[in-house]
Amino acid sequence: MPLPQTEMPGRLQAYCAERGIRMTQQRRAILRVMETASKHLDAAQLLRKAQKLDASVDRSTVYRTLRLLKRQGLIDELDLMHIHGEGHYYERKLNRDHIHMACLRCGKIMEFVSDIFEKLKGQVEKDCRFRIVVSRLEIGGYCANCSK
Amino acid sequence: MPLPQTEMPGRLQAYCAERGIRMTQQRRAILRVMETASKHLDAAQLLRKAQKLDASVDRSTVYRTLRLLKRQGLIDELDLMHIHGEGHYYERKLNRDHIHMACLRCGKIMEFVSDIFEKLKGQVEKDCRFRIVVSRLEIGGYCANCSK
DNA sequence: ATACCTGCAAAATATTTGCACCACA
DNA sequence: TGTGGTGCAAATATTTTGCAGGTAT
Repeated sequence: MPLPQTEMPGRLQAYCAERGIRMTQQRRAILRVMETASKHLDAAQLLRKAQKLDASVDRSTVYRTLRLLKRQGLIDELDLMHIHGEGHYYERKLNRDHIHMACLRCGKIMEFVSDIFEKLKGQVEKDCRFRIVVSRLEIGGYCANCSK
Repeated sequence: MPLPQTEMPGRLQAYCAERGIRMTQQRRAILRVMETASKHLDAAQLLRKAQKLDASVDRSTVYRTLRLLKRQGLIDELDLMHIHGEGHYYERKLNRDHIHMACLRCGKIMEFVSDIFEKLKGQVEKDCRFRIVVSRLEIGGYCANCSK
């Protein structure tokens, strides 16, 4: 049976509570957006959505919270091949790492879970004696539709 | 026998010539730096080194040339887990893709070539019917020394 | 109570663009 | 000779920081 690819809303806040991280009105709004977002928000989108929940949220609080969540290993930072601009995209870390594919023609972002990817990480840990904390595989190319 | 991991200097210029790309004094300097660099230069370092060969090289020409080389698939763009700042790093594309590992403690960058990586890319192309143009696997964690 | 967070404004960093001029092919 | 490249300066985009005051625990 495949592992679930999402967790219940509230889980990010629960993690923060477990780790003794102070919860504020603004962080609650930002975490809620991260939890319910379909996918891949950049800082500006995250700010806009969080402000709908709490109008007082400031851009710097968004960046400070993103840094916090990154340090805690609760979110991943992506480039998505910089298909739209130079910024970063964020998504909450789920049970299994996945690969991101970005179509250079239509801009679609796809995800893919692979046992081979897990095996590759195992090889790096073993052969290089490297303890992996975070990994990111991003692929640019042409999706099935755009290759036709 | 392992494939060579470097190519002779001049190769980048040769590629550009083959493709009918106009060669200028400034581009020559920039390509030369890319060719002879040990590894992983960011735009500012590339500018500084190129200016030693041709003092007239401007920052915007560096960025314009990087964009050109990226589009031509002659260089790869890396984040190296943003160990130093938010910019990008560049390296010329070699015969085989390799994985980059960045030690979050000492900052060392390591590279690793793996057949499993090749196999993984093959799987993506086949299972997702995705035609890969560029791929980037970056790993953050702790190197053998810093894990001790 | 107090350590930690926040908004605001400004700074820092990174990259791109408009334009007049210049140089490669 | 003409297309495309260049430097320069200014604009844009993205992220960070100092500070005075506010809030969660």
